[in-house]
Amino acid sequence: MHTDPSPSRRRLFRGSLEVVVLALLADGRAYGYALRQQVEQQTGQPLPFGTLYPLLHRFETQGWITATSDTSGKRPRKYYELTPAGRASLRKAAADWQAYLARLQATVLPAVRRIAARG
Amino acid sequence: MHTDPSPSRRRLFRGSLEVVVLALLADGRAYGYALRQQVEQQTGQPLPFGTLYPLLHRFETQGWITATSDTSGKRPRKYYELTPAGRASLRKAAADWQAYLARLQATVLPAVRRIAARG
DNA sequence: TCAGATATATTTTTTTGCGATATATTAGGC
DNA sequence: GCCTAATATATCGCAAAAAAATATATCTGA
Repeated sequence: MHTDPSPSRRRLFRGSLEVVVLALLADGRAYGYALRQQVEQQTGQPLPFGTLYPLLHRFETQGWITATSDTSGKRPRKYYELTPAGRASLRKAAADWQAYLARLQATVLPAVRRIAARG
Repeated sequence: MHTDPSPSRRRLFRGSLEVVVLALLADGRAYGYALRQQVEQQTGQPLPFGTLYPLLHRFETQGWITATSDTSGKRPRKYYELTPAGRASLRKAAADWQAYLARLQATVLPAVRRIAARG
């Protein structure tokens, strides 16, 4: 499903992971396993649990999400949910992200156009 | 000049650094010290030499750039220049980058809009 | 009944980022 | 003529981060 990613793609992915996870949680609460699948689907990059769970725990420590165990279903699940502080962080992170990207477009796009002309 | 960046901004920066450096070299040859200043100016993020030089050496090993020592000037400099392979890499990296960003916009932007309405 | 998918972690290993450090030349202020 | 700040290139080693490996258990379908 996932072509083994180059180190640079991997870094690109890692650089956007926070924002992606927060954005997915803006849809409503979600549990780790499902979250992983969504991230992989939307980014096309593999997300190891050894990366996801520490990230979620860090978000929890920062007060951006809360975790609630749900054992009522067929299988025990731990739902993560954005707090108001988490929503604020998402807004801020996304704004930062947009601003940074806009800034880089100005460097990268002209350079690519410049070399596109010749071989 | 640079506000000490948060870990997430730092990761974002690292994820784009390869493309940024290649793009700057598309302007023509450049030496490390000047390159660093340009990157910092264009990204607003600090770029330690301990990060830049290993990166340049890796590009060299990969055959993306060539290094030429120039001692004719007032001060010895080592100029780095894109090879044809390096130009190809830049094209590819930039295309990848654009595609990945476009993909993420579809996840992140609606999420931000969704939470923007309420507090 | 047995394999594969679902589900949540932690532990250990590997990789990486970058702070600290080393070295030397030049420009400018006093 | 002396000292500081800036210019210039680089490496080393540690701390932090990422991911592979491992542990555990339940559920589903062939």
